[in-house]
Amino acid sequence: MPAPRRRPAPGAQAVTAADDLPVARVVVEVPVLRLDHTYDYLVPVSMADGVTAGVRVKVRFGAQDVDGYVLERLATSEHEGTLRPLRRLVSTEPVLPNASARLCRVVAEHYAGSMSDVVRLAVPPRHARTEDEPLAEAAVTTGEQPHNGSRSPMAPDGPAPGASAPHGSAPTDAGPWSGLAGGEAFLRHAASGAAVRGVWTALPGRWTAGGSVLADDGWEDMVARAVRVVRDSGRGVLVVLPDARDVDRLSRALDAAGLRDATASGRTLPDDVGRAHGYVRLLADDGPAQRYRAFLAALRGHARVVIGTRAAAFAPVAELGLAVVWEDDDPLHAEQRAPYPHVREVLALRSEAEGCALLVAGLGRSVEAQALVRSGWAHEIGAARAVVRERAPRVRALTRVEVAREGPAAVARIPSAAWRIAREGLAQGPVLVQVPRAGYVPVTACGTCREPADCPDCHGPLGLASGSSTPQCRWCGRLAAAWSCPRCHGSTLRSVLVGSERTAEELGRAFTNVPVRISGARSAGGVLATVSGASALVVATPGAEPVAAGGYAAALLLDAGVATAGTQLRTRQDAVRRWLTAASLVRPATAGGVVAVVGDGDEVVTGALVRWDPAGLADRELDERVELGLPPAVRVGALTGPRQAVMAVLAETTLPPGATVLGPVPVTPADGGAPVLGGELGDVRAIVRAPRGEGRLLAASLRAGVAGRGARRGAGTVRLHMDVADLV
DNA sequence: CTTGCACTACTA
DNA sequence: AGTAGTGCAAGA
Repeated sequence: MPAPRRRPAPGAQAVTAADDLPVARVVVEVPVLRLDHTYDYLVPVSMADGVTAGVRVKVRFGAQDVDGYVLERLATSEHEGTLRPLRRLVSTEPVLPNASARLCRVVAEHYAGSMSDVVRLAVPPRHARTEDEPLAEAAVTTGEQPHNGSRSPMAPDGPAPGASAPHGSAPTDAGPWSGLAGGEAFLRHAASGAAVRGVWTALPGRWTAGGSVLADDGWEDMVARAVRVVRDSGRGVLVVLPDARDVDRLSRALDAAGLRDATASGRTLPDDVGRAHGYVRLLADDGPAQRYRAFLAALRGHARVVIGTRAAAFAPVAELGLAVVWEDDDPLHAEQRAPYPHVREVLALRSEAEGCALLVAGLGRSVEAQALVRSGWAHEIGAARAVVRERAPRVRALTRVEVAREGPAAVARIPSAAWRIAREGLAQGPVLVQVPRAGYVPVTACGTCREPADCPDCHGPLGLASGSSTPQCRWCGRLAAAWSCPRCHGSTLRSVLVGSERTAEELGRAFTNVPVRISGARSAGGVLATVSGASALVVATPGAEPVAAGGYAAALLLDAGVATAGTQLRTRQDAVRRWLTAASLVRPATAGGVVAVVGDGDEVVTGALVRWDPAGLADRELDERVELGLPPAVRVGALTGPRQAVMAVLAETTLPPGATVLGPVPVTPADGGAPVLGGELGDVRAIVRAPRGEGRLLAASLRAGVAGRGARRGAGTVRLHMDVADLV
């Protein structure tokens, strides 16, 4: 093979390569799938010492300068042509160490994306000044205030963190974990460095009727305890939570457990203090400097515990012993940028790649977590039924049937039973009122019984284009002319549009002597983190429920019909998770805590809450998914782009055995309505699904199919999204 | 025989 | 993606 002709790059002067390991293997930041491999460059002598695995560099790629990361130094290259020199060493900080690079590669393969896309998610933008910042003086940090709103610190239990022997000699004090089936064993194995995997369903906090705390075993105390145990064994810990409020809540528990925020107040704790007591908070909504500072503190090992929101799933943690995802069902754990990785999957891959323990935790149970349990990949950790019953509030369903017994009063949106619960609760403390987010939920449902309508063929949701009377499946495009409801055999469909506002005003008028507080992203006061234990009505949208000191005396979950309506794959899980989040802030039944579900909600979801049995619901959902061939029982890939291009990819892709193609269907409504799913006008989407066992093969073949089709054909680009959450 | 721009090939 | 190199059509 003749060596390719190469012109001297303009302005390129000859450079002498380093004597030792003159070749750098580089992953370049180019967003093109077909260019997603490593490239070899020469290390100039001037950079001989600074170029190590993980550093950022600038390289000449084609006719442009691009950013890249060095993966390794080599003595020789397998590339046959001439190598070009590295252009610039951006920084000697190894921001993509080997373990991170391996994780990025594995995640890219899992999601059929490019490594460079994943690296972009994993490494925060550089903030040069932060790199040279000196560490804080030890004296400066002593007596520093822990996180705002911290409750009184619990008595320090066990040896001071890190003060004891570095490796595992401290006895494992599992604390409240001992009360859970499988809890103590999980922590013990995790602390001994085993790659155990657990799925844990947390209980609500323990409060008395008077609103005092009986024990520090709310979920944040439990997680803090797990952090302490594994950290005291000498290993690192990573906890990923949905949003900043949850991170704050865990921060307070960590502070109470004797740990310290290593980068609070814009300075990094000295190494010895940080290593022993420090944790680092990695939050997407922090500024670039603070984000990079926290990242560096983790990277440099100044703190061995990292907590944060979804990008933290990639954080470098040396000797990672335990990775935790809290509320893995929360949509915030799904990254919105290509290749759309999910925190739970990233941590699961990490558990396999780095051999660390994994804890998938939440108040509820995701279908995906249930699948991990069912397959035997993870162990179930949870309290006995008797304990659950003792800790959960009493849940009453005020459905239409229930309310009908009241007679004419049932016409009101809030039945008298709910008013009574609120009034009685207010005598004991704060009462939470959860209202579905303002706005409209478009749903196509049976005109008679309101059951959401789905495709007789593939069980996709049925859409009804305006002006058309024939429903069409939004997955496979089939016209369901002779649709009839599988439940009540009705044959009419209707678009359900429900509004949900006014509630706060209504309640405020009814209880004039009680303060009404409102918490919500769009409300004037924003989202409240906490409220006091004083009697008050607290109206909140899902996800914005403040924690009440001493727990709520009661909660009303309004408009259950709206909360559980929807055609999306996840609504039942979403609904029960939103309800559990609210209900878990209420005092236990034994302390008089009551939750009322108001309205005609899905009976399955309502039942799961009444019995406080999220695992049962997840198990049932999983059965259904298996039967219908939906994720996580199968793996799916969505191909979106111009029809011609999507068809070309499908034609040129060798799909694994057992794979089936649904669609393609237009991604924009036929009536010219607003484009959905970020698709361009006229784009189509095809879904390819394959049995879980063929998942790797499916990802690999789709990736090859999308990459192999050159841009040369000009039919447009096809976007690939594995395991889409919204199959709608 | 020039100039302008669409088309495509390539990136170490 | 982004760019340089190639080929063909209109202009002088």
